[in-house]
Amino acid sequence: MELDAKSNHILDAALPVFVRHGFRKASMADIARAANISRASLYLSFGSKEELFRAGSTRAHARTMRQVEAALGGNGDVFSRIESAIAAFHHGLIAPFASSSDAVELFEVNMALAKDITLVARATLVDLLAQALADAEAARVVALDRVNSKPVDIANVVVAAMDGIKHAPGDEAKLQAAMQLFMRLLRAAIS
Amino acid sequence: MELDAKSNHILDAALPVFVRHGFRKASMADIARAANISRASLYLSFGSKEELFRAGSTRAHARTMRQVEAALGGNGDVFSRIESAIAAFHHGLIAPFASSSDAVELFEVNMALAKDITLVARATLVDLLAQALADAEAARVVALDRVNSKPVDIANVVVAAMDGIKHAPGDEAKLQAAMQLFMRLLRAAIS
DNA sequence: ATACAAATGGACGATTAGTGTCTAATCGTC
DNA sequence: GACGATTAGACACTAATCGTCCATTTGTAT
Repeated sequence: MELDAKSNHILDAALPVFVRHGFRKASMADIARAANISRASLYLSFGSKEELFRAGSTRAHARTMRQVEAALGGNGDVFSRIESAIAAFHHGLIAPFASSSDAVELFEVNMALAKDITLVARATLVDLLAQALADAEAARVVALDRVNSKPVDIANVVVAAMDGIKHAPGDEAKLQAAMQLFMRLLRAAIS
Repeated sequence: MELDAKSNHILDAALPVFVRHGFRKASMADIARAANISRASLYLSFGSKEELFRAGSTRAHARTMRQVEAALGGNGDVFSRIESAIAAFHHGLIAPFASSSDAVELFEVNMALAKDITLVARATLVDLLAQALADAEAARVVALDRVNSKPVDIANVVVAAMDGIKHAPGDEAKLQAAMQLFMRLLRAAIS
């Protein structure tokens, strides 16, 4: 699933159109105009509006998971690396749409058109977090037996917390603060 | 042309919908939803989308002209009062739409549906400015003969400058700075 | 409880906008 | 000029929106 330069250019242009108008009200004409190409040649790159959206979701997920892996492979202790990974996930797949007044529709459409990719990415995130925690446990950096759980359990809770926090009311700053508080709790619990 | 509470409520709700989607893509269903009423009862207040838009434009112009008159009747010298009046005009009738990506469409639709109101307001603005300048001249505060012109000429130039400056590229701050510079020029020229 | 007005959901035909497809014409590059 | 890429424009089809209508519900006053 590699994209040529033109397709990438189109997806770059399409994102803000979807963010502004939502899926239903974003027309192929709008997207073509934003990409400075004709509607005809838009259909040369993507066979349908749904295919285009799916390609955008796929690209965003691929990019984001690369960022997540980089964050987990970076410097710092397990907790700060996990925090960075969560931040990368949020920044790549949630924040861009949070500002949209059609965010709900966009997430629904995404689940309708790219459910597989979305769920795989979510599962991969959990796996990666679990792996990082398992490594830390092996290195005696964390003690998961203190909470009587396995790495994958903790990973699931972390992701679920991120999910819950993102749905809670409040602006971007409050959200980040809540996530950091959660990470401090985690650190205190299993360090 | 008095509006009841419900109509005012609807127009309040409709404005951000028009700003976000433009006229064409803003549906009556969108507006009804924003106003928390049914589409059916939206049509009880306004017979059509065009009538609703026109009512909104009319209300905005009426409110703004009241602000303009208040500014010209306020404290300070002629120049600062004129500056306030221009700012009120801009704040009431231009700034709310400047942020919209469909600003061009909205201004076009406004000229199609509420041209009369818009042109009368513009003419009234010129008249009010000319009146203020004439008063200042009578009080020997300004000397229009220095530029060999009549109050109405100056007023027209001020409004035209505002128009031109608003169409120039740059953000809100640059625009305000440009207008203030223009006012300093005027002050220097006819004080 | 009854009467009345206001508001609603739902359906309607008519109209418009959008989708996806196709072709002939144009553009840019070799 | 030849070539592939891109385009405008038209096409049939579908979906969305408009403006209208009415039966029903909701709220309020009596």
